[in-house]
Amino acid sequence: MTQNISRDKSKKRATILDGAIDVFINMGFELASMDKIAETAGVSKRTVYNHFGSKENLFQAIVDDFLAQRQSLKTITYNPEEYLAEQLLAFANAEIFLIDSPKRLGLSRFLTRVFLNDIKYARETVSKYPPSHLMLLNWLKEAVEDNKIKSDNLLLTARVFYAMIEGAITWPALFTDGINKAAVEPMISEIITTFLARYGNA
Amino acid sequence: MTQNISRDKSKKRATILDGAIDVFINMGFELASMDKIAETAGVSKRTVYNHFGSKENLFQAIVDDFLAQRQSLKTITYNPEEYLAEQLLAFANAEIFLIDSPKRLGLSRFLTRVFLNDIKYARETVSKYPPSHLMLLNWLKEAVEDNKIKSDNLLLTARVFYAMIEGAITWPALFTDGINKAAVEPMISEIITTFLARYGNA
DNA sequence: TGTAAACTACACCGTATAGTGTAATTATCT
DNA sequence: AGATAATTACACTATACGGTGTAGTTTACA
Repeated sequence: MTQNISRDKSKKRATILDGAIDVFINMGFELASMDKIAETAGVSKRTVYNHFGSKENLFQAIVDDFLAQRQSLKTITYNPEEYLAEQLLAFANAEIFLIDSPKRLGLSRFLTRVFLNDIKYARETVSKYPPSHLMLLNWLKEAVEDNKIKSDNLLLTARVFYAMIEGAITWPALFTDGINKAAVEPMISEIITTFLARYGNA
Repeated sequence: MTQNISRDKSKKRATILDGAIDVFINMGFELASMDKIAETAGVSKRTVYNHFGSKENLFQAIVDDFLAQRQSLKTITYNPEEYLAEQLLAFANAEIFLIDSPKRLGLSRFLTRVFLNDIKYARETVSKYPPSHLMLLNWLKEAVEDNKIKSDNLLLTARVFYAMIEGAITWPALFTDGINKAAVEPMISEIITTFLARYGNA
């Protein structure tokens, strides 16, 4: 009678994922060969296939891991004691965090590329996670009730805020060498000032 | 003595470019095969190579054409007689025009993908053309002199405006089915209101 | 230490692709 | 109509890649 003894595969799996991420980031999906991925991970190609079955599966595993991690953001809740500007800065910093390391930045670039390649896939994938504006929406609701923010269309207001953050910070970072914290500081400050000039209850 | 009579190649060239654009947009650079491009253009593969020499050259020709066309935007100049909101709307509409047809939208997506693939190439390519904020910068300068706009940092002010337009309109359009003019109208209006709430001289 | 799962090395297949060479055909200008 | 530039059809090369099969080696656990 043979027992079903199975060893821990999670370490090799992580090693493969790391190597694959590296290659995907630097070469893109199409030009990333499975041989190159195996070599970069320091693993035989056969092992890559034994773990993931196909290039598509390997890719999907990376995407799922990445988006799940992104989802686990620290929540920000309205605090009536704190300056609005301080709290809005926390929202901005949460966005910046997402592209603040070379790996996260690279993965963001890579995923953006893939999404632009297949809009339908992009929509389906993104829709599996709660919308990014949700947290700010809740925050705005409480701030309006507290008479600190004036807005008769919270969704529009939230979208204006994220438009500024993404248009001024996130997207430019993808096309340059990433975030220079000192350099973006005046821009963030200006964005928050602009936001409060429009929606702050003076 | 043979004369050097050469026929007009520009039409075939345009045909090839059209087909290539189509295939590049739908399959991306790597997966766009020269056979497929030739077939789509309704031209023999040999002719494609006779015209462009390589896939790289063909791609580069498309990029150059596209960016040169983009550059030939109608200029917008400051008009002291017209409402600021009206004039800012013209800037917004100029941005929207760039992604307003399926072909321009597709090319924008494709180019964005390529640029994300090679940041260095993106910088070099984009730097061959004058920065997109230049026109607004000149406009702002005159509006400040006319006491209609208040700003002690015109560049920052211009960047805030384009951050809102791009973050709320341009980028989202790339990930969806493009621009729905009626749907973006309230957002543009809100952006201009926000901009004037901060920088308008009440 | 024995044993089975996990891994490696490596050869191999089918297919796709960028690019070339060439002979025949078509279109254009005088 | 004649000359020739442009185009076509097509065969062909070299290479690369996703994926598989297998025999042997390493690793971890009882």
